[in-house]
Amino acid sequence: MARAATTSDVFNAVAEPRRREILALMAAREWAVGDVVERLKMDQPSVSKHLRVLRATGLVHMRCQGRQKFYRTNAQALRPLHDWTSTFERYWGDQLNRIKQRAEAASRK
Amino acid sequence: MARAATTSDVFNAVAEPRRREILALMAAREWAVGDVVERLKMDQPSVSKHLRVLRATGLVHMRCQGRQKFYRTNAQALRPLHDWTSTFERYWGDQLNRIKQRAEAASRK
DNA sequence: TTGACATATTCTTGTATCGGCATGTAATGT
DNA sequence: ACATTACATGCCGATACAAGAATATGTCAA
Repeated sequence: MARAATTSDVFNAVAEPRRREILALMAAREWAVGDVVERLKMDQPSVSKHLRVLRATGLVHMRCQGRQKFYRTNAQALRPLHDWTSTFERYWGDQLNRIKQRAEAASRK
Repeated sequence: MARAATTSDVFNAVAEPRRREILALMAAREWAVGDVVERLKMDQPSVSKHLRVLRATGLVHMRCQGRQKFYRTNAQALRPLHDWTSTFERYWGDQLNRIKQRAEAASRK
């Protein structure tokens, strides 16, 4: 078996840096494809193909208007990623956690 | 250009489901390779190869002891992922955010 | 209808993967 | 010294990828 498809899940879709750029750009408001091309200085087919992947994984929504298509990031689709990383929060010892853990250790004595 | 190397960054390393399983397993304490093999029911070479990728991206630490090697998740390395997803938090309209945004809209009037 | 514009798809090419199997290497035990 | 244990690495085949160039689809305007 080869590497999983980029469309298989959010983790794979987001592995591509260009796609992360696109998602960041389209988070606040919707963008027409051509404007994304100009803003990110990518080739138009490249943008379209990345958007296809993002759409397949539910990471963006699309709206047709005349000959333009407006895309917008669907931030909700990123929650699985956020939630997964959050399960490690208690292990990356920031100050709050260190305090918590010290308290736990003290209470065990 | 093909897809970025799995060792190029955390996003690519974590795109593989098996590697996420391994990271989750080794978050709380260190594990010898053989124990991971038994626990996750994967082939030993497969585990070794995944660990190689995880080590290259700093996602795990290793400690040698005799003929065993103990691996442990380095949760800190997951922070970039967490931080990136967090930038979208204000867009996944949960109730708190909706209230915030309504307040902002009101103050703009 | 014809042409211009906006976006999508197809094809090619080089590259990187993942699993499975076999083998290599290093440390321990007898 | 030899066998065994614990991992790592190398090779194979199948698959999927991303960029680039060319082409196709779809929409509006004159």
